[in-house]
Amino acid sequence: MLTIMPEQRRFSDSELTNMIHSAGLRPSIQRIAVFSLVANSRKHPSADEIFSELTKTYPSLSRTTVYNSLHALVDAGLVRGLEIECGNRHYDLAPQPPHSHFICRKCGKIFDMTIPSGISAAASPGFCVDSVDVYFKGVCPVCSKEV
Amino acid sequence: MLTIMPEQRRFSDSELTNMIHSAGLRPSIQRIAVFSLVANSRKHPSADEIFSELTKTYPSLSRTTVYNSLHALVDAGLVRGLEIECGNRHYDLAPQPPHSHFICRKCGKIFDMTIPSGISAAASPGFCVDSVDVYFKGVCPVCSKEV
DNA sequence: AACATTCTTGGAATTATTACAAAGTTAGTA
DNA sequence: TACTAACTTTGTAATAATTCCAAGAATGTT
Repeated sequence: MLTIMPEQRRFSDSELTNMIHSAGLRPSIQRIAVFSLVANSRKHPSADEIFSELTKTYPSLSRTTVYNSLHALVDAGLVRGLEIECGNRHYDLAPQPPHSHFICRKCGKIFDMTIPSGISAAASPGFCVDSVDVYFKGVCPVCSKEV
Repeated sequence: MLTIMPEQRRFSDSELTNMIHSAGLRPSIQRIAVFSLVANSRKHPSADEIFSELTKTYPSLSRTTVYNSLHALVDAGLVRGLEIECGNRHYDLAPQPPHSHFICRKCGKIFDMTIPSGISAAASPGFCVDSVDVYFKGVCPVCSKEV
């Protein structure tokens, strides 16, 4: 049965800072801000959404910095890219229990969902599996109600 | 257990033509060529790969025509877009038994794999699921052997 | 054959992303 | 504190995939 994942707790800036530092990266203002948005907004934001949101607070922020930060965080294993919407990569906190994603084709919102059992454990003959992504597409409960 | 799907049979041009026609589309030379490449090459080609391949045979073919054809075929339910590699959509024959996809991060090849049973059937409270995509990433048997 | 519809074509426009080089910042060391 | 090296940010330019658009070509129907 596919259900919504329980909401994750928020991460304080000092926690995020520690995570970035432990990963061997400098916890710059920009990186913390980007990481915080990915980790604490449950929105699975795209690079552009992150940029738009953060320029409100940091007007001098460069788009390239957002991309740089995301790449660094992904390489460090702290953030994960979602390829659910081709040509518009979204980002999610990586250190989380396994879960799948549901994208609503009406409102575009992405939900964290449970992951069907039997998927992640699957071994394979000769294949070395690094990651598994499960994407559901359809209409979310809110949009289903609309006429 | 995750294994490679058995190879699908090839489709003749007249079969493809019928499928396109039944879908209410005109079976133009270009559409048949695009559809044939998606259905019969087991390569899960991207729009650019389709364009490169087909311009050998049809030098006047336009890139836009490839995109138009793919959109028409997707809308008709004959072809499915794979979002396995963000920013580079691949295409697969749609009328096939449910299966997942494995992409090798070394050679980029995409394999059709079995899909754990019970996934697509998964109902959900308030969510209306239209499609499920399962993407595995890792290293394929051939690339695993290389030093 | 005339006409309406559908399809193809090429070029321009958009959008997401990457490349690059210069300027700024930080950590470590003397 | 001053110095140095490594790392980061920034802005601009370049790519790459895709979409938009308008004109011409092909098709099906009467």
